[in-house]
Amino acid sequence: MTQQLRMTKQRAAVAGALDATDEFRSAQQLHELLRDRGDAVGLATVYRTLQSLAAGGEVDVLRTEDGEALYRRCVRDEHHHHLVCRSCGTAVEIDGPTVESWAARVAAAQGFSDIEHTVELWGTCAACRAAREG
Amino acid sequence: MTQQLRMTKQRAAVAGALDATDEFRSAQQLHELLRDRGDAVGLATVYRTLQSLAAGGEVDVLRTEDGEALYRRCVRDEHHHHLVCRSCGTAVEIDGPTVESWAARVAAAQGFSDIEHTVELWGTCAACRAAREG
DNA sequence: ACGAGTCATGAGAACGATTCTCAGGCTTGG
DNA sequence: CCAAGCCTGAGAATCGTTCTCATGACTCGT
Repeated sequence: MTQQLRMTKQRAAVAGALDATDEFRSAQQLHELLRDRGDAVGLATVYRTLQSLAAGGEVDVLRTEDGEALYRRCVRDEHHHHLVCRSCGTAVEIDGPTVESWAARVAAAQGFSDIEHTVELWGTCAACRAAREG
Repeated sequence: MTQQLRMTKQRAAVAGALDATDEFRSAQQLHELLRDRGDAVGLATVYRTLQSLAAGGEVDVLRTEDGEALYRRCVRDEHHHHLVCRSCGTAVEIDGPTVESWAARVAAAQGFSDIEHTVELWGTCAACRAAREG
């Protein structure tokens, strides 16, 4: 069912870069990171890989306030949300308080179907705050 | 304090277009809509106007799954969330169940500050569903 | 190991949304 | 009515992301 994906060194490199951090990273950041690391991978490939990983639920994706996509390999498989640092991307996986049932209920009441929800918290982590305030 | 904004016919047109609908609309959609209506306004101006309206809290903004910005003039002034139709943009304003306090609590527990949250529900409205299923 | 058939890669072009530039137009305070 | 300055609009410029296509790398059957 799951289409066969060849394991190439590029895919391994991207996956490795993701595994190496807890922070949400953009495709371009990962691209640079891999280049600096010596495992240069084409930008297009980074995008493609992230896309397939996301499609397979292997990585979580979210959008910055200005629309940029950020990726992160999460520990949990089950659905969850995040508390993300706006400046460094550090993220903590959190539970949404009964968001699911609430979402379903509200949606049904309005006649909507195929419901999905987005719940993310953005903030400044302690480290970044300290760095900023000096 | 709030810098003086001149009331020009373009600004009025954009605001008017927003007032005329309940649906979330992209800058480009509004631009076309105004052109068709006869109140042609430059695309750049539409973007600028939406930007200032959003900054002033006069309109709500949210991002499509693929990063496009959608705008809507909401009825409520207080903070609220939305149940939005993926295909037509129709939206219903809804209350988030104690999201605020939950967000603050979780954030504090993790040492984060300057918290903001994003809570949106996406679905297919009854009309669009009917149209799709025939 | 050899070759065919495929999927993957990468450089650069193409895209779509949004922002910037700048010369000329409109508003507003006085 | 005038001056000073915000506004506007067309087009160029950005930026993130996707597409194109020639070339490279896997896999499998033999």
